[in-house]
Amino acid sequence: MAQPVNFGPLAHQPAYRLVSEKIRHAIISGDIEAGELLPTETDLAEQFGVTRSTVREAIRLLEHVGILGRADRKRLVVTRPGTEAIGRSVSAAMLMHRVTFEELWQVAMGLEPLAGKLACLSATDAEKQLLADNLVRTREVMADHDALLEVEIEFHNLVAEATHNNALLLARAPLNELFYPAWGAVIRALSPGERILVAHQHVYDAICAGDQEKAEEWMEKHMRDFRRGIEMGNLGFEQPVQG
Amino acid sequence: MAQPVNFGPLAHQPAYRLVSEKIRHAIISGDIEAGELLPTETDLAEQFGVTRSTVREAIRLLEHVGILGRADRKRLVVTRPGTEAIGRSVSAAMLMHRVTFEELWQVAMGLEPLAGKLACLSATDAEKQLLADNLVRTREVMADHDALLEVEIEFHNLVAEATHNNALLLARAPLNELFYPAWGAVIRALSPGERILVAHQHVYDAICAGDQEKAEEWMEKHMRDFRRGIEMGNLGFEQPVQG
DNA sequence: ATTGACATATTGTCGGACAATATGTCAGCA
DNA sequence: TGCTGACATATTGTCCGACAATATGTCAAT
Repeated sequence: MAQPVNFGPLAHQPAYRLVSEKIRHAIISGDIEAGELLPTETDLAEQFGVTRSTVREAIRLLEHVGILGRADRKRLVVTRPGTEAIGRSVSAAMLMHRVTFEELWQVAMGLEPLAGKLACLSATDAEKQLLADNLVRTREVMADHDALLEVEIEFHNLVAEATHNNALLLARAPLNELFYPAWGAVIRALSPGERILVAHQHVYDAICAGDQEKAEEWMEKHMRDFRRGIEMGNLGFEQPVQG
Repeated sequence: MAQPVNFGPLAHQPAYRLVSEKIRHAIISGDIEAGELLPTETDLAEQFGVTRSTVREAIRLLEHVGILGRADRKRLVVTRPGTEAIGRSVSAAMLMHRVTFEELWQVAMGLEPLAGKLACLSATDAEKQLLADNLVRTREVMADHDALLEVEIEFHNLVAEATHNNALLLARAPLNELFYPAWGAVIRALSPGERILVAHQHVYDAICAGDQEKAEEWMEKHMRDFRRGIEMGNLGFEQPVQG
C-alpha cells in the first residue's frame, strides 16, 4: 500500500525570528566580537528590509539571553552572557520543573568538589589571597547570619573562579541562585559557622598545597554537611526549591 | 568631612522590561501554570496600559529563554523551558566565552559519571529497556559513523533521563550541543565503535544491577576514552570548541 | 456527519509619529 | 588655550493606526 504522502508542516518562520537568527549567528560565529556596537535599529531595518518594529522584536529575543545588552542605555552592544544572565535563565527553568533540593544537591555534589579539585591546579596567588581574605572575614562575621551567608557564597564562587574554567562557572551558575535562600535558612536554623569555617579552611589549605584529593574530599564533606543541615532543619530536602 | 551625597543613577527601566518582568514573575511564582494560555496581546496591552508593540517586545524577551512559546502558531502558551532551549542559551554563552574542549570535558567528567551513578538508583524497567534497545542498535550501526554518533548521544541522554533528575538534565544540556561535532570528529577519525559499545554495555549492566560504583567507573573510563580520542585525532583539546 | 461558505479573532508586519535623551558642533568667554 | 553653554542631530522608547494571513467558530446545505 502506497504511504499517503506526508507533507511536514511547512515551517514559515516569522520575520523577527529570521532576523534574530541572523544576528545571533553573526555573533556566535564570531563575525561580530563581544564588545562591538551593533548598527542602529534603523540601519538594521534597512539592511534586512523590514521595519524597525520587527528589528526591535528580534533584538529583544536575544537580549534576555544575555547576548545583547545596552552600552549606555542607547547603543546596542554585543555582550558575553555572564554567570548572572545564565544563572537567571537556568534557575528559572529549574524552578518551573519543580526541581527538588535533593536533585539540586546531587548536581552540586558533582560540581563543587570538582571545582575544589581543579582549583588546586590553576589558582593564582592573587586568587589564593582572595580566599585567605574571605576566611578572615568568615571568622569575623561568624555570628552574623546574613553576613555569614554572604561570605559562604563568596567562598564557593572564589573557588569556582580559581578553576579558570568558564564552562564550569556557567554550569554551576544556577546553583548559586537557587541554593541561596536554602543556605540562608540552614545558617539561621543551625548557626553552623564553626563547621563552615573548618571546611573552608581545609579546602583553602588543600588548594594552596595543590592537594587535589584533599580539596575534593573536603568540598564533599562540606556539601554533605549542607545536606544534613537542610534535613535537620526540616527544610524539606525532597521539596521543590523555592524561588 | 561629609561625604558628598552619591546619587546612584536612577534606574528608569523601559516599559517593555517592566511588563516582561511582571509576566515572568507571574509565571515562575506559579500564578500561571505551565501549559496555560496567556491573554491575547491586545488584552495584555489593555491590562498593562501600554500599546501592543510594547507588549510584543516584552513577550519576545521571554520567548527565547523558553518560558513562553506558541501553542498553534497563534495563542501564546506558558511552557517549561526544556533541555533544548536551555542547551541553546548556555552553549551559546560557552561559545562566546571561548570555552575549550578541556574545560568542557572537565565538566562532563563531573556530570556524566554522576548520571551513571544516579541512574542505578532510579532507572525504571522501561528505561532499562530503552537502553537495551539502544545497545542493539549500536551493534548494528557500528560501521556507520553518522548513525553511530546518533546512538552514542542517545545513550548518554537516556542514562541522564533515567536519573529522573531535572536539575542534572538541565545542567548537562549544553554538553550535548557542544560535544556533538567533536564526538562526530572522533568517531570519523578513529572508528571507535567497539570501544564505545563495550563501555556502554558495562554501564548498562551496572545500571541493571544497581551497581553505582561500576556505573560511575565505566562512565569515567568512557569519557577518558573520548578525551584520548580528541587528543589522538589532533582535534585540539586545548582549542575553543566550535559552534 | 461532512462539507463549504462566511464572519471573527489574533498574530505578524508595516508605516509614521513624537518625546526623551545622548552626542556632536560651534560660538563665546575667562 | 581651555572651558561653558546653546543648539542641531541621532537614537531609542513608546504610541497609534492599518492591513494581510491565518486559525476558530457558526451555520446552512448536502
